[in-house]
Amino acid sequence: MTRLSLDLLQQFVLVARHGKLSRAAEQAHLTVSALSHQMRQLEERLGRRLLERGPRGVSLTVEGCRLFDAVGVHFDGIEHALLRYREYRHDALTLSASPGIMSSWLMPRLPRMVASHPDLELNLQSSSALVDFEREPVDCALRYGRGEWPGLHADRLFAEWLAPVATPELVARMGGANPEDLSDWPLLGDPNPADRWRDWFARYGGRLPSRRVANFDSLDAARHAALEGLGVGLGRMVTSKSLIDAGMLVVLGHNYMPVPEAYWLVYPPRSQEHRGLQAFREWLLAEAKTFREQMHVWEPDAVLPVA
Amino acid sequence: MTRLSLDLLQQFVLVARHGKLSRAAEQAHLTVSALSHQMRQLEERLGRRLLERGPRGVSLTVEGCRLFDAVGVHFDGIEHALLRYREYRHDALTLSASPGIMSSWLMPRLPRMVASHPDLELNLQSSSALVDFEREPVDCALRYGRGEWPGLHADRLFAEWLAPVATPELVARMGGANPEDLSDWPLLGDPNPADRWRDWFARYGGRLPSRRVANFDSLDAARHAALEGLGVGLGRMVTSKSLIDAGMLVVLGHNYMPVPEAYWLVYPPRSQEHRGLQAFREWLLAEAKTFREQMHVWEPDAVLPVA
DNA sequence: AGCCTGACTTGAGGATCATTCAAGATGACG
DNA sequence: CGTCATCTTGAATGATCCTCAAGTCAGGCT
Repeated sequence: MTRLSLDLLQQFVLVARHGKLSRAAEQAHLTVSALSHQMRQLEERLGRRLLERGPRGVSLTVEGCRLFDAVGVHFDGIEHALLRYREYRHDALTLSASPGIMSSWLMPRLPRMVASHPDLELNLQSSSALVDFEREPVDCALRYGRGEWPGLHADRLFAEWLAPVATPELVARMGGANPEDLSDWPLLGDPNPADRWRDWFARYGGRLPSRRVANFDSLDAARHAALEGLGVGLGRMVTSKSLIDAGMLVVLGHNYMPVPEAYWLVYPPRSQEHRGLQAFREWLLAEAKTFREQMHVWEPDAVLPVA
Repeated sequence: MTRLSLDLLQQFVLVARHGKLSRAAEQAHLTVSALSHQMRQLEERLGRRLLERGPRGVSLTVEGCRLFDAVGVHFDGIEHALLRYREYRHDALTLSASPGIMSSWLMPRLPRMVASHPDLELNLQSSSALVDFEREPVDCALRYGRGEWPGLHADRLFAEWLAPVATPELVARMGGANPEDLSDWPLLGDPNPADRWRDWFARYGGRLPSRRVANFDSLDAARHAALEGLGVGLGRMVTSKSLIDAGMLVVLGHNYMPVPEAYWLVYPPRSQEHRGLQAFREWLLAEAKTFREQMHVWEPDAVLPVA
């Protein structure tokens, strides 16, 4: 009888952690189909049912919990031990960011980064989930939030302003409705736990509708729904700017609300001596400074250029 | 960058434990070449030298020690956790034994075992190394020794007698030398740390030669050398009987020396409820009892049948 | 009740990879 | 100097893993 593949077991641990094959597959850089095959093979190999499959993801059976409890901590230990073997390449940097900030802000600037640092190899990982720096071989990440992540270094890049956005088609569908009074518009839920719609209506007036067309667990999902014309989203200007410039979204009114959240470059202590990160960080902070100088258009009473 | 294969890392841990690619390959059921390729690939993958190769096996570099220290205990934990998944098949038994006892005593009797237990599937592993029941998916083993293995159950099977054995060719080469006085014969070293030659000469007389033709670290290796006609070995009668009966070895003289070592069936507590082992054990103990009744031929002053 | 969506399943095929084989190198030992 | 044990390395082959495509199923919404 051949020995059980620990690669297979490691995938099981990944699935157990995520609770969804789709999420685990994303992190493992595989298709859901591949992971599904692997989980089935592992169960047959061990002669036990480890996962309960459902339309909302997977959960562990009693046997699955038992196995996960027995081996999960060991995989953590191994992954932790292996992290130090990633840092030998100072000329390669692995960065994680959400799809929104990745495509709308970082990607368009990368040609300049490549031009100024031709020897630095970037590995970009696009994910809505926060990086677990204890387990994942990632050097740094772009994050949106308040910058308070224990154990991590955080460099503030730039702030964010929120404003209602919708597709031109939705605006047309609403006929002559007043774009500065959103009381009767269909609103998409704001993923921020604090529900920034409350703040927005409190600041700019109007009656906050009691229900939303739909709710989301990530900004990227919410933006996607707004692009589908499902309703009015409370758009983040930084990540929506390119969509607005392209005419795919329009801002309703001129009420840009600042929020305590901002964009940050974050990295763990183990990345501190990474020379590639040091070079990237200098470049990124310079780009962010330039970007901040252009952001005044969202400040209150700003003079807007007429186009 | 794809994730490092933990199967590869596990092989490294195996190599580190054994100190020899050849031994680790044996346990991993691979060729030495396969393992050599894997170790080289791991070193390239991590960008570090982990092993120092030599004609006497491998040793860990400083980096290798560091890696082994960091991950070895976790692989132990995973292997330990996985042990319980082997016991679900009560109708399959994995048994380990040295090649000597395996081929000379157990194999010839297996047809009777299969006849009386047709539903029991035996997985036989032949190895000179003692099984590590904490790590290896083995249910039980046949062992030669004093039966004092902490934490293991040991059922005594039968005793052992030692007598000088040599090939007919060597005997012919020695001309008319007295086979009952081995003072001038070329002796092969006895692997037993107590060096049973000392006991033998003390008991049966003669001058113990001060040097040996060769020395060995296992009984199987010593028997192999005796079969090559290298010298006179202190043969274990149980495992050499079939070779003697076949005329490949002859006993010099009639001095069969009993020893405190015996043959045992050993198994860990986790195998106690294994119903396949219970059945196999009953059968084995009965076969051993029958065998003991035939062993009197090696007792002192036994009447030997003339053939 | 019907439809849509997200999540997972399954069989087949192709590409990749892991293992073996064969020939070789190297150091220790007699 | 020859032998032996141990490991190395390139090439070839068979096995395996992953993706693709088509499918099922449950939950949510209208």
